[in-house]
Parts: sequence; structure tokens; C-alpha cells
Amino acid sequence: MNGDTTRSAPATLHDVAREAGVSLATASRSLNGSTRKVNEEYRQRVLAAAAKLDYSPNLSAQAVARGTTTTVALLVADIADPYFSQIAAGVVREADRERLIVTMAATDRDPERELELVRTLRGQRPRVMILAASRREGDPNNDALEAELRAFESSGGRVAFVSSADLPFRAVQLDNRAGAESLARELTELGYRRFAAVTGAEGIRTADERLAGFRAGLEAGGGTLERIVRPAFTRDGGYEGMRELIDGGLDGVELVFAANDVMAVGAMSALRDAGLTPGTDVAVAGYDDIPTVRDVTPPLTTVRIPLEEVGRRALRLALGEATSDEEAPVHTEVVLRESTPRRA
Amino acid sequence: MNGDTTRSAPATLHDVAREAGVSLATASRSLNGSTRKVNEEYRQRVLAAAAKLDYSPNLSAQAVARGTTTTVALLVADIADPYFSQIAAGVVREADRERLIVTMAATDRDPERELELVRTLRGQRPRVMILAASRREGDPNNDALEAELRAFESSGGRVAFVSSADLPFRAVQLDNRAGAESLARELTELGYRRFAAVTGAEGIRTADERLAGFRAGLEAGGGTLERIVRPAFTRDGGYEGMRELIDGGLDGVELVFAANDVMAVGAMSALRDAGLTPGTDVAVAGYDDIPTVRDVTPPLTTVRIPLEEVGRRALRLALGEATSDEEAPVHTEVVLRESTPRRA
DNA sequence: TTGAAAGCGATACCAT
DNA sequence: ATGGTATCGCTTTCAA
Repeated sequence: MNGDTTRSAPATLHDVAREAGVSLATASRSLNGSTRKVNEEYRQRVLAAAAKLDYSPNLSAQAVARGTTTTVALLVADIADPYFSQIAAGVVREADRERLIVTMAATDRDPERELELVRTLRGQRPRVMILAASRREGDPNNDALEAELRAFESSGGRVAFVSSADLPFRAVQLDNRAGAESLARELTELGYRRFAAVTGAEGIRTADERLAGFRAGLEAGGGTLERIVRPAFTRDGGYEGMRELIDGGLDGVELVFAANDVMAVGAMSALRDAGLTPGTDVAVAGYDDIPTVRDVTPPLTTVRIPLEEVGRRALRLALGEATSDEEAPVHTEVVLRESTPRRA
Repeated sequence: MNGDTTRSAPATLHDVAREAGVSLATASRSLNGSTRKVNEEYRQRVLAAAAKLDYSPNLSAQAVARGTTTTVALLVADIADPYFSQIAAGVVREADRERLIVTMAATDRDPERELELVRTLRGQRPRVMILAASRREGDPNNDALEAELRAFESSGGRVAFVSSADLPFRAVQLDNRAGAESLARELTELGYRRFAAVTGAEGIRTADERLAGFRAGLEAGGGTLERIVRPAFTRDGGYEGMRELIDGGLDGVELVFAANDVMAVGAMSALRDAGLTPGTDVAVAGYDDIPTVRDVTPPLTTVRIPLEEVGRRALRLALGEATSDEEAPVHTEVVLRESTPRRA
């Protein structure tokens, strides 16, 4: 269309104003100014000029002038993990609705790194910060993190956590305890009595809560938790954990509860690789209901969390736009599938 | 620590300078200025003041002053899809190394929306823009998109695509054609002759290339492609596609090639739901090698793409820092698993 | 309503 | 080396 390859700077509001023959102020008001008080003719001239020059407002400049950005910062443990990527998808979708921009960072499950990232992200002066990376109980960095977030809040920022945080901030409550308890109860009702658990390192809040809930459910239902292994909170961790159980002798264990679905899926593969059939030789249950679990064999029993919704809620909560419904704990439910058949 | 809950604005460079008893300029130089030429004593004073005030530079302000940001904008089709979330993880990791911040948006596979997002994202004046959302051949929006990206480039921005683009920009070359061709060849060598394909709508470049490559490989190996269905390019699409094949009568088809792994996984579930056993009754192959495919039963034969690396490369390419190795097409390889056993 | 001008927070040029 | 100050692109107060 135009062979112009010179390095031309993007049009500024100034250019638009000049092109339209109006003042900077008028141009600004026509293009953004919430309370419209601009002569329609001028307004049109400005719009035309903007279109002609392909004007796109410089968000950084707007941010410094307005003293507020349109950014939401999102922190997750691992972007490629379906648990987090679904939550992220929800955050991005809701942000989109609000015409906000999402910036994303990954902690790789390192609390130190998390703190560092929060510090860095603060430089963006985001409107809100959403922390979805899993929390660790009693981590030495927690105080510093809290201080950092407090400072962020006191300068007008909003914070929201995903999953019950021990820190005093808004949070999308997941109630892992109740979910795991229901799961355990239903499993005992199916006739299971002897259990093992594959969970994360002690201190990972999510893992601890789920295990505690599961325990409580077993107690109520008359089951016993015979063994616990604590590998990494990942697919490979699940695989290794199950291997460890098998190597140690699975004798008598009827069902293995993995503290999340990716671990459960890994655990099932470990069973198969050991020549055992999940669901038949040993039952398996997980937590989260990530999409994959419908496609493994047999389909996995788990506790469903509406992860996308969790992401959307986290944003609304942070923005202070959550309805009281949305402030209540997220509804979770046990989904029984063939990995835990009724016991004869 | 400090009960101060007043809404205090974050410290500015000004505050730091005053606290340290030096000029704005000196404060700026001590905190950032590449070429250091600041008296060590002053420098220390500034650093101390910054720490005391918990100073964090306002990135927006830096951006307008410097005329350049530290942002990379990433566009994907669907954040929750493992293909994209792994690429995103790679981009974020590499960005992190370069101390860049990633902002992320999802096109939901809508070209119109993609164009719109590129326009919006331009406002951020990102250093680079990475487009990983799948391209559509001959889409009416393509010209507008190209114009938009050209404008972005001519104002100093850098663009990189993932997967061979028909658009004239840098791209991480995936060579879908060659990968699918090798796959088809190896499958014929395993003894398969009669094939069906579950792929995406005509025009989706990735789908088209993979199908074309597969065809070529079959031709060379003496196989025939007997049926093709074109559902959505998603897990559920794969499921439906396979259903359609089954309903239409699978007679004689020995292997179904799905144009990507998530579809393949859905297709396998459709088989099972129809009472058939993947790998035994009908073989299945996919493309991408997403993590899940090791955990389905039987494990899926596919073409491996190092997705994380693809993401990292996309950023390096955009930044102009790619080595010549990194500019070459990404290495892909066929991974034979049990979903395609050797035929007797 | 409109425009002139004073910021917003930071950088960088230009003297000193 | 240091400080004063113009400048970046935009918003918003304040007069007119």
C-alpha cells in the first residue's frame, strides 16, 4: 500500500490534535474523556484524524498521567500445568471483559522467587495482583511477602489469592478440606477401607488441607490411611510416589488418593508400568478435575473445581466487584468415575 | 511492623533523591544509568534511601521517558490448551531471563478478535509481539493484520510468529509438513495401509500442512487415506470427529490420524465409548507430543515438538538474538508408542 | 465548550 | 562527576 519503510514513530495525541485543528485537550477529551463535553463537530474531526493517522494511545503515558494503569498481574506456579493454565484462562477472559491487560509470571514453586516477582511486578503499578502460586505454611519469606503486598495495597493496589491463604488478603476460597472429606466419605461408601496417599511436601497448604480432609472423611467412614508418600507436586512426582508405594509393597491398599489430578495421572501410569491395572488392581482418585482425567483409562474419580471460574472470580474479587455469591467458597463436588469402581 | 494504613503513594525517585540529599539526576543514575559515573559515596546514599523508602521505579514513567518498554505481548488461541500453555511457558521463561514482562491475550481462534487484540496491544508499545494463535489461510482479516504489524514494526517493534506463517514476518518454523510425512511413512512401515484423518477446518494452516504432509507420506509408503472429517481443532472436536467416523462405518480403516494430540486424545475416548479399544481395534496417532499422551492408554504415537523451546525461540527470534541454529526449523521427530502397534 | 498550561514519574542532555 | 532542566505522551485543572 505504501512503500514507506522509514522508522516512523507512532502518531501521538499531539499529531491528532494538529491534524484535526483542535487543542491537545480537546483531542484528549474526544478520544477518552468519560464525561463528554465536546462539540460534536470537533469530536468527529478528531475521530477522523485519529483514524487517518492510525492513532493508538500510549498506555504508559496514560498510566503516568492518570496515576493508574489498566494492568492486572498474575502469578502462578507453572504456566504449563493445567491447573494453573485453566485459572489463567479465566483471569484473562474476565480481564478482557473489563478491558484490562494481564501480565503473567511463573514462580516455579519457589517462594523466594515469588517474593522477587511480586517486587518486580510492583513496578508496573498494576491495578490488581492475583497470586495463584501455591502457598507454603510457615515459609520464612511469608512475612516479607505480606509486607510487600500490604505496601502495594496501601498505595491503592488490590490483592487476591487463589485458595485459602494464611495471609490476610482476599481469597477465592477453595475449601480443599471439605472437598477431600466428601471424597473420602464417598469412597468408603463404595466399600473401600484401606488407603494410601500420594501428596506433596509437608507445608504446601493445598496438599496439607486435602490430606487432612481426606483423613477426616476416612475416619468418619471407617477407612484407614495406611501409607503416605510425599513426592513433588507434579505429574512426575505422582509417578514416583506410586512407584515408591509399589516398591514398598502395596499389600492390602485398595485405593490410592493423589492430592491432585496431574499426580494421579502420573500415578496411574506408574501402576500400568508395573503391570497393574488402575481401577481393577488398585483404585485411584485425584483432585481438581482437569480435562485430561476424562481421557485416561479408566476415567479418574476426582473432586471437581471449576478452575476457569476460579480465575474469573479471583479477578472480580480483587476488583471489589464480586457479588456475595462470588465471595462464598467455590462450589466443589465429587465426581465418581471408573477408576474407583464399587467394591463387591 | 508499622501500623500505618493510610493510603500512601509509592515513593518516587524524587523522594529518594531528597532523602539522599542529591539531585534527581544523580539518583536516577545511581539506580539505573548504564554507564556508571557516580561517586561511590553518593551512590551508596541513594541506594540506602531507596531501600529505606522501599522505592520501586514506575515502569510506565520509565517507558515514556525512555521511549521504550520492557514488555512482550503474547497472543495465543487458547491459554488452557496444553499446546499453547507450553509455548507460553517457554516465552515467559525466556522473557524472565531478559528481564522482560509478558502480557498475554487469547484470540479464542477468532481472526477478527486477533486483529482487534493486536490493535489494543499496540497501545502498550511492547518491544516485541509474538503471535502463536493459529493462522487461517486467505482470511479476509489477514491484510489488515499485516498492515497493523507492519506499522508496529516500522515504529521499532519486533514481530515473531509461531508456525510457518503466510505473512512476511519472522517465524519459528515448525515444518508440519515434513513431520506429518515422516509419521505417515513410519506408520506404513509398521504395516498400516488404510487410514482416516480427523483434522481441522480447511484453511487452518497447521491442519492443512499436517494433512498434506501425511498424504504425501502415505503416497510414498503405499497407504491410502480413505476418509477425512473436519471437526473443531479441540479435544471435543476430536471426540466428535471420531464419532462421525464410527457412525459412518469405520470398515477397513486401520489407523486414524488426528491433526493434533488433544484431538487424538478425544478421539481415543470416542473409540472407547463406542466399545472399541484404541491401538487394538483401531490405531491412533496424533501430533505435538503434549505431556498427556504418555498417560493415556495406550500411550499415543505422535510427532514430538519441543513446545517450550518453541516459545523460548520465538522470543529470541523476535529480539533478534537468535543464533543461526535457532533460526533453522525446529527439530521434530516421530515418537512411536503403543497406540500404533506393528501390524502382523 | 475550549485551550493554555501545570503536572505525572522518570531520563538524558547540557552546562558547570 | 553533578545538578538544572527540557522532554516523553497524555490528563486535567483553571481561565477565558
